[in-house]
Amino acid sequence: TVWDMKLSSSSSSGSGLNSQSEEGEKKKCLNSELWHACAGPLVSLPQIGSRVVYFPQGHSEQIAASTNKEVVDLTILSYPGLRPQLICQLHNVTMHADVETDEVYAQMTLQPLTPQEQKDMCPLPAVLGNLRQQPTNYFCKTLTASDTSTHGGFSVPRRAAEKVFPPLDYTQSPPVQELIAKDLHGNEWKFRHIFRGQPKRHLLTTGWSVFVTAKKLVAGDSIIFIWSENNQLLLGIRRASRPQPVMPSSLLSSDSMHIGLLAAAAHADATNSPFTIFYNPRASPSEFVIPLSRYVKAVYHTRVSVGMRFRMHFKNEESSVCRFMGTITGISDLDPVRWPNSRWRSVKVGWDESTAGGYRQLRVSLWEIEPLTAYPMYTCPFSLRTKRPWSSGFPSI
Amino acid sequence: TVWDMKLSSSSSSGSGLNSQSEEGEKKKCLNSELWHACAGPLVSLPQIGSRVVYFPQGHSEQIAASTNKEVVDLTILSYPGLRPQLICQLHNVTMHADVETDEVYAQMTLQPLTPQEQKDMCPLPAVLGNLRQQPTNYFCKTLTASDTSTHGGFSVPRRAAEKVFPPLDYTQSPPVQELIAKDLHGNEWKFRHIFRGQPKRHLLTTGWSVFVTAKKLVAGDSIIFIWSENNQLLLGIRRASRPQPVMPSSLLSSDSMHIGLLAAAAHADATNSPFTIFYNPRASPSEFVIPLSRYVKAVYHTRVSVGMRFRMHFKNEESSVCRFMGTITGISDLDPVRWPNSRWRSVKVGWDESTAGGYRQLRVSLWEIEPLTAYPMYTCPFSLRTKRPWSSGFPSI
DNA sequence: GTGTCGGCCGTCTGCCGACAA
DNA sequence: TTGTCGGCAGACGGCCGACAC
Repeated sequence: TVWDMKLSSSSSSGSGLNSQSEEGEKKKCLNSELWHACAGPLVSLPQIGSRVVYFPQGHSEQIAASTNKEVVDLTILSYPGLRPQLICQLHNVTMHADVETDEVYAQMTLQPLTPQEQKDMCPLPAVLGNLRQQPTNYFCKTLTASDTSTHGGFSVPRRAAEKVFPPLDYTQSPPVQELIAKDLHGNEWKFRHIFRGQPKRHLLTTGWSVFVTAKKLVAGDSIIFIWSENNQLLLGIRRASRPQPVMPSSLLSSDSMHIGLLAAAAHADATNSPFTIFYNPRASPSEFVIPLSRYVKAVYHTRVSVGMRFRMHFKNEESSVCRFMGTITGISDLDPVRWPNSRWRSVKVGWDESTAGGYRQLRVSLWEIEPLTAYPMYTCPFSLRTKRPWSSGFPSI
Repeated sequence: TVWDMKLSSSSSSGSGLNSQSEEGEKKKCLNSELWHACAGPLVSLPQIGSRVVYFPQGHSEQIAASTNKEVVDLTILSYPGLRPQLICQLHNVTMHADVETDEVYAQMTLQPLTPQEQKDMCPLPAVLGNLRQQPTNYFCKTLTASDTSTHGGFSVPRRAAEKVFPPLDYTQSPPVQELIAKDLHGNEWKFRHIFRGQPKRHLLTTGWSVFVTAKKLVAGDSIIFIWSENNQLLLGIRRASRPQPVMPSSLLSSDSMHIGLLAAAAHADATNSPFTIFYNPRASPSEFVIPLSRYVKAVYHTRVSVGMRFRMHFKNEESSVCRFMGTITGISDLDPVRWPNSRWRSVKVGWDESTAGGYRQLRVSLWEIEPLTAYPMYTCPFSLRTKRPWSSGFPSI
């Protein structure tokens, strides 16, 4: 059974929240804990007000993955004067969820820095990433056939129920209570929580099936329950169905979408005005807005070369973290013609386990990997030499 | 009860179909009769291979209507070098239907003409529009509360059943048959068609409720049955729910969409290469790809002036045609700054019935109206004078 | 500890003609 | 001619512990 439990005793260090989630703006901004729980452990959003690097190529990959369409006219994939990476001020980040599917996504407002601002950049403060994005008091269960069938309710794992749900009155027989949980949109769902059977177990009965029907859950999807900081029960879902058919997109051709994001970025860069993008962590192959500090550290303060071994984190189907090792097999432009001198996926890699390596990326970006410099370097089976050391010779920012 | 029946005796003049629907291309191209029946009587698609005029402004309006969002950054609504109307060769038109909602839309591939091609244009042949787009042997019924409740089946109007469905064997008691109807996607739906009750009536029983559930039909939506040219029963729906909530659009900001369509059109115009657009007849306020012949006739061969009376066709909620009369109150650019010399909605109008006039357009395009020159001109209550006669002084095409 | 099943109600689905608009 | 209703029978939803993995 797939698990994903954090049972650390609610380390509620209190006021460390960002101002966003404390405000509780009308409907605009939903619960940050829940959003991050649904997004998965590896997803982190950059801090509001910080500086970030935006990659049009990565953004384009998200469009391509969402529309399941290749770009027909390749000439539109480049855009006159648009650089492959834009250093931006991150003005705003808001978390959202699709009304239909509950899929989480983020909206970001970016403003490209003026050349002067880029020059004035002092050595970056070592901004540490958003802490405590993943909630501590939650559980995530992958739904079984019995959970989703119409025949019965939801079987709650014992430790999960005891940790996340309010305690039952065990003097009753059977012990019962009503649970009210809020989803990402703030809608409330009522469940009858009962402790019964032989052997005894926790079950959600009345109210469960309407929830399953409403959210169109099937066996294999996951449900998340969170006991939030302000003592509310929250609830989210992660759908298993990776092969989402196809975005209908009866609105705009995928070519126009690609050209649209490029033109919007180019327009914003030319006028130093803000622009808006959507980041969909479950659909996008890689993050395409990353903290400037992370970029600088990876690109300018890390020495990598062909043959070097590295480690990289992944989230698997159930959004659990797993680690893979590999070897750098090359460093070059992903698309030398349209995006020369781009850092996006500039590292070609080979993975240790060839079994699962098939569907993993053959190219990664520098900031995604952890070079293993502390360890003695293996004798690289490919025995490649450094053809093109990229450690210098690039325009300084 | 709202009706929309064509009971003219199946004037199957035979081979007049365009090649598209006769081929029956795999899944790409769906039934033309059904598509047009769902789109409604006023929607006509330009002929493949013909010349058309494309209006970026109108396309932009469709995006705005679909996303329910105003354009935030107005500077992007203009695009350097993009003219307000592009004369194009229409390479392809394919009819589609949204997989989720069955909403019909069309995909068009347009190629802007080169300046040379525009010069070489000889006097246009009087291309008459697509004939027989609306099927002759169909009926459309707005669903009642009883039709959509779980309590019973679908009550088929008598004349409709006798005209469109295969004849029952009235020697049985009760007369029953199984109907199989194909929807826009080619999916088959089975219904038990029975003639019973006191007084006798036609009903669809078994199979009806699963259809209602699957298509999420509610009272007020309409269903269309067609007996097609090739003796198949086809079925389509028109949803009543005008106020569709909001396109989630977690993919691209609406600003990027606007810029995308403009950039795509500008790119295609600059390179004389084809580009692709989607036309959604139920969502778009007006057609933004119109036959060149219609444009030329309206703009160059029709004399209009302020104070002139005209007639215009509309489709109401149920896609029936209705006519309204009005008076031209002005002729001017809709957006003189960003789209100077545009013919898009260049005519300001006042409607005769002020009651329903509130939600009708205050501006229309020349080709949408029928000037009433044959009739004696009314004394215009606004008593406006022609401030800016637009009958000449424009660049010839 | 928990996934699945048989058993057992109760509710709802869905087919029928009656009746009235 | 057709929209809605009461009546009725059967299907399915949904709560229970048994049992096995």
